[in-house]
Amino acid sequence: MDDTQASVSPQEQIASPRRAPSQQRSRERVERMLAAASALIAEQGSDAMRMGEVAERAGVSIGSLYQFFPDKRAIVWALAERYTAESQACISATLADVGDAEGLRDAFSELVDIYYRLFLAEPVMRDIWSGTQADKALRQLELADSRANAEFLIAVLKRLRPGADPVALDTTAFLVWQMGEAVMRLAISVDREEGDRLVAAYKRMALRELLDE
Amino acid sequence: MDDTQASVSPQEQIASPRRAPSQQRSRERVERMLAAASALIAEQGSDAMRMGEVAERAGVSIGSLYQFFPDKRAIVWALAERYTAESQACISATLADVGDAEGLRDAFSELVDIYYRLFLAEPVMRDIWSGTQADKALRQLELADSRANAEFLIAVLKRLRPGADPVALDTTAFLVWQMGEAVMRLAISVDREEGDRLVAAYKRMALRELLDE
DNA sequence: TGCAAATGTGAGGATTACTCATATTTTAGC
DNA sequence: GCTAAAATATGAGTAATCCTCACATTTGCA
Repeated sequence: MDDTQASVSPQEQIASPRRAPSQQRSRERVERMLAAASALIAEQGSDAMRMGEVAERAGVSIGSLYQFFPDKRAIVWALAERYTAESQACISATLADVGDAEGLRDAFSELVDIYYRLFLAEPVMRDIWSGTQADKALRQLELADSRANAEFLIAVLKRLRPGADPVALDTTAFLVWQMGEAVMRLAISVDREEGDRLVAAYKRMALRELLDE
Repeated sequence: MDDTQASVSPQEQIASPRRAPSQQRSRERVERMLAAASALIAEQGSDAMRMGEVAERAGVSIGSLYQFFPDKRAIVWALAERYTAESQACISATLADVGDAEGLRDAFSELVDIYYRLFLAEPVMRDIWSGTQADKALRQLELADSRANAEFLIAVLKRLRPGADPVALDTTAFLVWQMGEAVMRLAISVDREEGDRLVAAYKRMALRELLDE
């Protein structure tokens, strides 16, 4: 109840579906709810999304919505999880078999491009990534995801530079990763031309940090 | 009735005080409102801040609050403006008379430290910086502020490297600056020890970019 | 078939940002 | 000092919206 800001109690976290849909019927309806939410977020943003409207578009009652999602955030988070799962698979695959500096350069460059395109194309992802920045609990969850993603990069670095200080590598890779996310958010907030320049500059900067150090 | 919005751009605007307090009495009351809001934000965050509570703490009626602030965001933004004005003065002063690379290194390092300490110490600033990330209009305003701040850094770079491509300098400095803000947000979201490491790593990375290129 | 569990419903409770008709105080012109 | 206009103050009321809950219906299964 009283979320005093500094401490993040594990208790008041984000809820997963209040109840897992076990029957075919409800599984389909939950899908419709998520699809409706996704469409509404794409149109107006998650903040303007109304629970009543989600229910209406999904063709279910407001009560059914709350049967499976404890609150509004849970819907947004459920959508976000799909993107993060997909992303994580992509990141893992791209970085998995990097064996040398040149390979890292290519893989990282490709990842940045993929992410940038994804951000430009997916309004839902943009919205979610902005929205989670404000909500403390969501931010913590997203931070955990980001850390998990950065781990793939850390693994590559440790492979390429076995002698280096592990803590320093951790810090560098996590920083580079987080800055990548920040650059994406920034790039889609400015006009396309400047966004492209910023992403390119980030790529150069990040690679210098990852390869040269 | 007095919509002084003759030049409203297509994007929705944040309102300044709905009406400027012209009398001594109201000026004092507006101060009390801002102080109350600041205290409440520090305690619970701006999201949990209730307009009724602000009014009560300030010892004014809810109607008086809305006499001077058109909506909740306006109060948050009024508080944010004080910080940004202060910050800008500090940034300008620190970077104004940088004449060589060594000077830039010292000045930049000092700025980062100042900002980091400020973020650690000022719950209101932390809250505002997180909160504005979600709100489109607030984010645009903050982006404008950030650009203005980055200009000081750009000016220094142009002084130190007269021959360089101005657009590239712009991009680099703006990127470095934005990443600094992102690092601050990140650093206060993790434990202190990791935050310190991340800020130090950022400082090293940023200086390398600003000096070596 | 019958019963318990799962699912579905939507009117209504609760909260809260914000309005507005009205009352009071201050300023300014004389 | 007097008075009208402007500025300021008030708080009950409005509207929007998240979410609950008591009850209805459907499904899985012994």
